Amino acid sequence: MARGDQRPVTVHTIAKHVGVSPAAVSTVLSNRHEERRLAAATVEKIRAAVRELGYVPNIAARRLRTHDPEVRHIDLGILTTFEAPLFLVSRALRQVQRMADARTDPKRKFSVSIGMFHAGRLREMPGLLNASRFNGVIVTNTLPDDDAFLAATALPYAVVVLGRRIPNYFCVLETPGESGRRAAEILLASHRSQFVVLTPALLTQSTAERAAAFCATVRERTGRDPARVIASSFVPASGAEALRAHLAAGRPCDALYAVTDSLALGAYQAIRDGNRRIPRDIAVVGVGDHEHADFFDPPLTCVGPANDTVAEQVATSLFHLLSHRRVKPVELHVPPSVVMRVSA
Amino acid sequence: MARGDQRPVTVHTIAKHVGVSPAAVSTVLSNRHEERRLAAATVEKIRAAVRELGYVPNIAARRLRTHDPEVRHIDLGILTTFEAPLFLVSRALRQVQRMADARTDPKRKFSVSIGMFHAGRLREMPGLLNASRFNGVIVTNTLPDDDAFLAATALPYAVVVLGRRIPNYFCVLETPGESGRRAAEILLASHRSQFVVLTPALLTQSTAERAAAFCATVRERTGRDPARVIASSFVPASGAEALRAHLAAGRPCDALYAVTDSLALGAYQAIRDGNRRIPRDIAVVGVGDHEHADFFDPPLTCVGPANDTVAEQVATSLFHLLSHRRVKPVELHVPPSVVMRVSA
DNA sequence: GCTTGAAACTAAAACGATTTAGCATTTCGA
DNA sequence: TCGAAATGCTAAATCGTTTTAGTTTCAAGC
Repeated sequence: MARGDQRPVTVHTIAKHVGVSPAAVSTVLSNRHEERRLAAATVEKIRAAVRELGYVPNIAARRLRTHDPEVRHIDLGILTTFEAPLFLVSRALRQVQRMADARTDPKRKFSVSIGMFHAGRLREMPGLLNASRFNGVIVTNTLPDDDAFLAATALPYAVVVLGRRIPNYFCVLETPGESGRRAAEILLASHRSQFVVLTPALLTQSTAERAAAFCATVRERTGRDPARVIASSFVPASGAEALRAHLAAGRPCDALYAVTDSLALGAYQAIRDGNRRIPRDIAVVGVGDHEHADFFDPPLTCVGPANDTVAEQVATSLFHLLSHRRVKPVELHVPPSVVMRVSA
Repeated sequence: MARGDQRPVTVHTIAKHVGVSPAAVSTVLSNRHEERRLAAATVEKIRAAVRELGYVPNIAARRLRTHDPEVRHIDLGILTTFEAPLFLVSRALRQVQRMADARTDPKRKFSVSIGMFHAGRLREMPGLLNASRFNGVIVTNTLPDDDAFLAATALPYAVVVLGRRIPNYFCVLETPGESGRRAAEILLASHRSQFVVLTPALLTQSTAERAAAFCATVRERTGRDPARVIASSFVPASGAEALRAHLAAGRPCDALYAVTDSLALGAYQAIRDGNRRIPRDIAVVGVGDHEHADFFDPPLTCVGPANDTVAEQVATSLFHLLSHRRVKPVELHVPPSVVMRVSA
């Protein structure tokens, strides 16, 4: 063996190794050897070589060769991080799919997929820079590093950024500051005085803005800043832990704003564990990014991006960019929707 | 215009239309016209033609041409339906990614993506049959139609089926019947007598098996079949509605098995609305397919696939198939894990 | 008048697979 | 013994794009 640093093995490599033509190898690989009458012995030799050399087909070549030249194939991607919860993209995904279905015809097919990158390492995503993976993408859940990378790069295809503001990109995001302000107003309206904002340690643009606007509004109306409780991550357990510590230390809290619903879910647990009642002892406002906010006990009052509207905007923008290339970058603001349930 | 049923436009089409070579078009498309000194007027003409003809680049060709021949690119996919909740695949996804990362080196890159198909229409997924999209896939959340399609087809690449049993495929699934039996045992152990099983109208293989095994066990021990409550879909709201109707009709229930956690979440709401307490009045057992079963109130007792184990098995199998092609199909059973929380 | 250089392009190869048409042999039937 | 049919393979084109290595034209410099 010892074929250390060769180039990857192709059908040619195998053909040479066995002493046949690439055509024969291809025939065997696609299990067509019966109808094309290859000798059983040859088939076996080729199969053995394929296994021995560890052949992996080149998808791009295969796709280029086998596609029907009459139909255009358009690849759409939703790019998110491994670290972010997947449901955050599901609305956008479904909306893109719906619009793609509406535009599908015998000469035009779409595939919509979710591409994943490690948070902060968008730049390493294969094929992003040379436009060799997608005809258009929606990028979301980026970290500041990724934002910086995008800002410094002009991607030569359709890109819509979801939930962030990045210069020279088509961006769709909630109206800046609006969520935090409305959340504060709801809690202020129920005559609370001990305000707390629960955030993850690592803030994205939206979560940072929510927290900032909330604090600004509370300060403006009460003269005092809310207490800030910081969860180590964005999962419920860390939210629970952080708030539990806050309450256990005897620090006051009768109005809580959680900048994501996962954290709110954790907060619910901490509040129950501390024998307080929602909303009697502590009013809670969340964001509405969780599919099941309605099934929280009590149902969670939310101020947050109108997800359906955002999804629609983002998908519409993507298809718009796809058809009219080189349109001016636009920043679309979607005002938050307020769903008053029981928790505040 | 009126170029109705032509073939899709390529760089050649544009080149001919403008009266330049494909090379010039390509140069403009990749924004390299400055360094390659194309005349500004030509650039503009090409740009205009690109827009006018509605050019869409062929991703496969671009990728084939631009990839570094020294590195092998391996495309892995997790195939699920638009209809199924995305979080069902997140564990498998993360595990595949982890193993891919471990196998990544300068000559070997992976991309892991989620491919979506419409439930029951897996056969229509572009590139599935001719192996021109993925080097290996994990297929999950299939409906019977999809299963039939798979059973009738020999896909010429690495395929692992998650949560189903399909002849001639590498399948990973929970030990058949085990979940339902254990769930029944838990409820029987707390001396209940009015058993109810909550299922969606459209049963998948696993949900059907859970329900069947649950009923069989209850019948065997009590001589009576559990009542069957059927939700119109798998979302919490439909579970709530179905159980609410059951309770409102005055029909008995002191032990509930919900075959998915989404339905359990809905059931919780119906039970609260009916002024019953969990587990005092009604004991509930769920499946553990929801990320937040621990944050239900009260926390949900679950019997279900040990998701981490399943994810590990499924990812390991995929990479195994990828390296040793043509291994015998195997059916891997993962025994359910039981997490006793508060609800039963 | 001849070289040099810049400007503005093009021809052709290459990426890796699949498939069509066809070329040698061998076998078989009459 | 000859032609036809079957057997077992290969050559070469092709998919659409990018890039390298030119080529041609014109202006400037000597």
